[in-house]
Amino acid sequence: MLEASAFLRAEKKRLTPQRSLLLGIIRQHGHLDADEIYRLARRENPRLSLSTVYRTLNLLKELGLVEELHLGEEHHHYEAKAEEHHHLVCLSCGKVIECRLTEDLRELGRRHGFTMVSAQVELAGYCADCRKQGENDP
Amino acid sequence: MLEASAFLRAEKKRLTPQRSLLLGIIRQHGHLDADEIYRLARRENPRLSLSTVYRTLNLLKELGLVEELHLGEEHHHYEAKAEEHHHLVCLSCGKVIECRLTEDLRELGRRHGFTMVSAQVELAGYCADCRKQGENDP
DNA sequence: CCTCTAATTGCAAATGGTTCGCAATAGCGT
DNA sequence: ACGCTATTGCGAACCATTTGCAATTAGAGG
Ligand SMILES: [Mn+2]
Ligand SMILES: [Mn+2]
Ligand SMILES: [Zn+2]
Ligand SMILES: [Zn+2]
Repeated sequence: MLEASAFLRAEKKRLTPQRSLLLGIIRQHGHLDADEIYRLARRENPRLSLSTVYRTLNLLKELGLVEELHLGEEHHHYEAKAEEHHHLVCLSCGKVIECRLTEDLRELGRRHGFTMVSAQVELAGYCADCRKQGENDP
Repeated sequence: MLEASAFLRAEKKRLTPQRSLLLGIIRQHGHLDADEIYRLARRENPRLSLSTVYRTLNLLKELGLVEELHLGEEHHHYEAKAEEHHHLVCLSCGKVIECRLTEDLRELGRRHGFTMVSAQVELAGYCADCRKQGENDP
């Protein structure tokens, strides 16, 4: 069920039911935090522990299968790693728009003599829908 | 010593020695975290408490005098608010290049139908100096 | 399949950053 | 100077995350 098994075997790691469950959940949702992942996973496996969630998250990060997002909040969010992309967060409805700004950002760095390798970017503002719908906080 | 007193009076807040000490420290250093601020401040006032540091940091944020940075680490960093700017962090020497990308970023948002209000941006990569100095991690 | 062993789990307790309750202290308008 | 109220220092509480440890289990080898 998981090509992840290749990644795991390559490092003497084991493919446990907990790990496939968690990776599955992360892959079918976006921007989950550890606790949301935990709650979703427990519906399948009520004995799962929160430590296992965190340990698995760290493992999947190391394997490059999952990415940790530092959105403005005090805790982290996670998503399955796909193409690099960035986040535009609507201050009114909370929607998170994903878009790929990599090349544009690299160019901005270049203008300052900087060779960008990766970018952590979060724009806060208003989405088109909310902008239409009347005067929100300016 | 502080035009901050105007901001404070305007909200029934008091100008205490702790507050001026802390603001002074934040103003003469860049990117300090709470604990670094605490240690520096204690050299002047050894009885200062860490709670006061955090409370003051929150107050100064509200007053718009200090900005909280969410750099990759697990704790926050703070700096005196000046013009909005962004950070390019060198993976080799750790240097933080500051530059103003606001208008460029706003334009990137606009292309996705988004009205940007503020941006949290951190590019990771290599500064000009380190790039010259030989092959570091690609 | 069965065995063996190292990797993994669940649980509880420890962390590290940040916040809170409270009684004592001290700004500041009068 | 006085008094009211904001602020402080202290300890304990909090929340996200990590860790120690004994019990469980994946999966390599027979
Ligand atoms: Mn969240
Ligand atoms: Mn730091
Ligand atoms: Zn919106
Ligand atoms: Zn450098």
